[in-house]
Amino acid sequence: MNQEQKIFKEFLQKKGLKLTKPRQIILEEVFLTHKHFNVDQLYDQIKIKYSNVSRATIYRTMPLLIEASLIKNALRCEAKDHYEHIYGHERHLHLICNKCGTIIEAEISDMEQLLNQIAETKKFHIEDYNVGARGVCVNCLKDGTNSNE
Amino acid sequence: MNQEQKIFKEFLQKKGLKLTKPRQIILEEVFLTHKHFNVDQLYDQIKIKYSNVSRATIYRTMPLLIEASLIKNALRCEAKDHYEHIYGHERHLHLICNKCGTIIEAEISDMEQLLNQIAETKKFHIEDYNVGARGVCVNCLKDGTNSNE
DNA sequence: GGTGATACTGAGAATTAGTCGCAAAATAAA
DNA sequence: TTTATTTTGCGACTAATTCTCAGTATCACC
Repeated sequence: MNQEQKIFKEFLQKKGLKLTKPRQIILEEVFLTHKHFNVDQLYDQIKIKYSNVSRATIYRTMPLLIEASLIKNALRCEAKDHYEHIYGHERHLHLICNKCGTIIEAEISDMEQLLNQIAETKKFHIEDYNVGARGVCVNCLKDGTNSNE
Repeated sequence: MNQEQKIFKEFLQKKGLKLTKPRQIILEEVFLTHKHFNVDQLYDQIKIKYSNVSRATIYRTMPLLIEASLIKNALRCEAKDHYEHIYGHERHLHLICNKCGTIIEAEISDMEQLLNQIAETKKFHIEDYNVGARGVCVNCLKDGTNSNE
């Protein structure tokens, strides 16, 4: 059992919940890819490999993974929530291209200190944060064509 | 006619559109409050004061106001998009309390330079950005009670 | 290995923010 | 006023997410 599984199992046990097969499958699949994902993509991936885990179960598992600090709700794109794992990963910034929809990730580096400084002035305790920017990516800047529309 | 109206009217004219009464009402109401809002709240406010502007019209007007750089889609809370006006306002950071749902605004100060530096390394051109943090606000930190649940 | 209490699941119904189509109404120019 | 065009409100629609519920798995305890 790997680290994520341990963490998740402990978390569940503390809440009197169980690490069932569907939950294991979801967890495994979530940590298999290193990019953000939405429930639909996850559902499709799982459907290919394993028998079936219903969408409802996936939707129900996301908040658990979030509460266990394994993943976070990172951004919203095309009217869908997108998640990404936190565990074992640096936080990063999302640059979303308004033309082609590409999502570029960039390091956040000093952002965190800055945010904490700001929060301190409001006596706010930050647990999680998101930084997202929208604009135009290199490709779209270059050729001016909209690869999307 | 105030500045916002001028800007909006010019913007609309450039696109061959008109500053109609519903659009005026929406614009006015949007700039009346200095906090973020969602379509529902806007709809309710308008319904109290004026006869009626349909939800559809409000939904249709938001993208126009955004394109005119008068407002922006600032954050998502309780599964709803929230907007805020940009015109005449500094950009700011949103601190959303996970316990009571309060949204605190804070100055962003040096954030913008930092973001642009980062974007540059990816040759990305930023048009808009959002910074949001979640955590616990002073009040909830203090008394430990959930003023929300 | 049964048994009972409880948690979990899948399927599909329900909900809800947001969009769309359309016929009627407003607009603005001629 | 006429005409061409844009808008509007209404209600139907879409799609993501949540909920319900009846059946199933799990696990502690016998």
